[in-house]
Amino acid sequence: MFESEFERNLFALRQEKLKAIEALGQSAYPNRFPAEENQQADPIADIRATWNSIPAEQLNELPDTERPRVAVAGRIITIRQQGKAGFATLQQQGQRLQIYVRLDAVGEQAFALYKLLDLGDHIGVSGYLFRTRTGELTIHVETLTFLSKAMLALPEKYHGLADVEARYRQRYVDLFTNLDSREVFIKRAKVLKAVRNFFDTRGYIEVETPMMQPIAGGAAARPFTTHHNTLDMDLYLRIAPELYLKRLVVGGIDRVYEINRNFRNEGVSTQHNPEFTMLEFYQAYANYHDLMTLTEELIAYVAQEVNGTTVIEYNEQTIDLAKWQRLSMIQAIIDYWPEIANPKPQTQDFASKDSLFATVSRLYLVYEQLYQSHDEAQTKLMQVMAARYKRPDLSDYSVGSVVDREDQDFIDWQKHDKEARLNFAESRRIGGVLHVFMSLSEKNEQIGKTIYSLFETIVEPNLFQPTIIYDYPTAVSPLSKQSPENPEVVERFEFFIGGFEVGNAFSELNDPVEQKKRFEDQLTQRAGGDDEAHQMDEDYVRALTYGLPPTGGEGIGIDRLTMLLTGSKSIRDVILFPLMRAEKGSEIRDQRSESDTH
RNA sequence: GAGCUCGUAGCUCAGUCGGUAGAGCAACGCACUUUUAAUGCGUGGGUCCUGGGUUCGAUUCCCAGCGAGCUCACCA
Repeated sequence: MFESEFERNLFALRQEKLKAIEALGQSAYPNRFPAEENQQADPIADIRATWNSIPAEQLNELPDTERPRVAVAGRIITIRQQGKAGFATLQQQGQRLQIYVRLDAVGEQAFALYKLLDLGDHIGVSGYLFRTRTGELTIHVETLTFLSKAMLALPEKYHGLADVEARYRQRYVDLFTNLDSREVFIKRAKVLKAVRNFFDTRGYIEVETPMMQPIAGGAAARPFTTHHNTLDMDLYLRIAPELYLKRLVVGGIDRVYEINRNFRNEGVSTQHNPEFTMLEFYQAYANYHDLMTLTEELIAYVAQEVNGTTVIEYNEQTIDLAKWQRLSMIQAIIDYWPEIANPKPQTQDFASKDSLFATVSRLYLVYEQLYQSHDEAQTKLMQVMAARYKRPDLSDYSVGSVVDREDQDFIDWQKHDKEARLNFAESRRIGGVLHVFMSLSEKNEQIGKTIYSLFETIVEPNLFQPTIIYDYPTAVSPLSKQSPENPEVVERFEFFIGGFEVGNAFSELNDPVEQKKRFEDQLTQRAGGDDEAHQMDEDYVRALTYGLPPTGGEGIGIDRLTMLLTGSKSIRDVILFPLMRAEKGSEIRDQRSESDTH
């Protein structure tokens, strides 16, 4: 329980104070404030809303009988003793209000209690409002009620809790010391509320489908496995609700949505947490074009509800969530084709394997010229960069080693120079092209996969402004309906904001024969070692056989959307309790383990 | 999984070119009846993340481990 002697001593000291408080006739752990069950405490927010605008001369001149009397409960976050009087700041629901306690107003006993209070304690006060000499709205306390004691020391009052790890592990401390952090989660709640309101008013039904599934379907990801004892049955935590929601559309719930957790047994990063919140919705008789419009409306609406504006600042970029562009995947690759690899490819270059190979090779050659360690061009580039950024040592490095050299100097240097950062990103991207090239030439992959890799490499990191990318390759979309004009692409889009993917949508594949075939293809890939390929879901095929109407469906990452709307750079900042490694020395105890050590 | 960086008092952080450490806040004591990062005086508080190595001597240098952050990989 205690990290140190300091904490042990403090705890003992506070226990003594609790006893002293009880000796004053107060309960150490009372169960309500105010004690009278027919009365309610006043929220600080309400008090401020009413009195913030009333000036001191008006408020302080009121006769005693007309003074505004309030009862407030809260946590003490600052306290200033001053002999026979003192101040404290109470915090309640993220709002703060100062109280003023003086001996001649509260009496000996209450003042003795005031002197036993510590930072972090919860108290209740009643009294009247006034403004101090400096104009601060303050409660002139008449009665003081002890509510609960903080037995541990609070973080430093000025800086708050800054240690990132501690903020995640002890979110409760983060929340009451860092009000910015609290604000993020208030906004998250508003996001959920706005999303629900958006769909509810459009006639969608909210549902909850299984989190534990016998077959983990609906996405390509590795699942968590669990086991039901009585049925002696292995189950997976779901990686997506998709196949269940479409069963519901078969069942006649034409407009349906679900907001719930997905679980994917994969790495963690600033954009990934093993459990994350997904919105999925389906609309019968609609296709992906309908969903594009709906998506644009939804995102703008949520932003407006949460922030009061559709404009956000994210990673030093100004983004208007009401202004969208729509590009086909191939057009996006053409548009974002690196300048150094000009001329840009043409649409027909993506049509055949040979022409695609030639196109990627061309990019690769540029990459090679810039990136390979003994190349003249890259040495020259490094010299230019060294001169431009006043880092003579850079000329000693190859592009590759600079890219890998992420020392603090280099990181700072990038932070302060946008152009340098772009060059850095460019060399990274070009590096990625190598992998595209390799996959095309060595693994004899389908064209679609290469196009998709190319897109991810050169386009995706640049998609800061809201962008819908449509017409995905069939090869990477096992659950989407093919385009009637071109069987190589499916009626699918993803949308990107701030440089990452936020949502994914498509016209749902509803041909049971084709679906079965695609599952079988996936099984082949699974047998080939791809443990993220889909498993066969016979019942889902049976559901399709009963007839799924033409349907559009979409998934949106709520955490990522919240990141954008709160300016959070890490997904962990928008998840209350992100997954962390076990704390050292905190092996989990159960009934069978040894007795308490303290 | 890889690289880089970090781990010093409850908190926020200094520092030691190798000789077992400091500040502010918090805590404790005293003073103070309009302060607000209150103030003034005084006191206590440290396995310098853990384990090895080098050394007369390691918190500091080296190696390994643990934890974290960032970047990458993975993740359509």
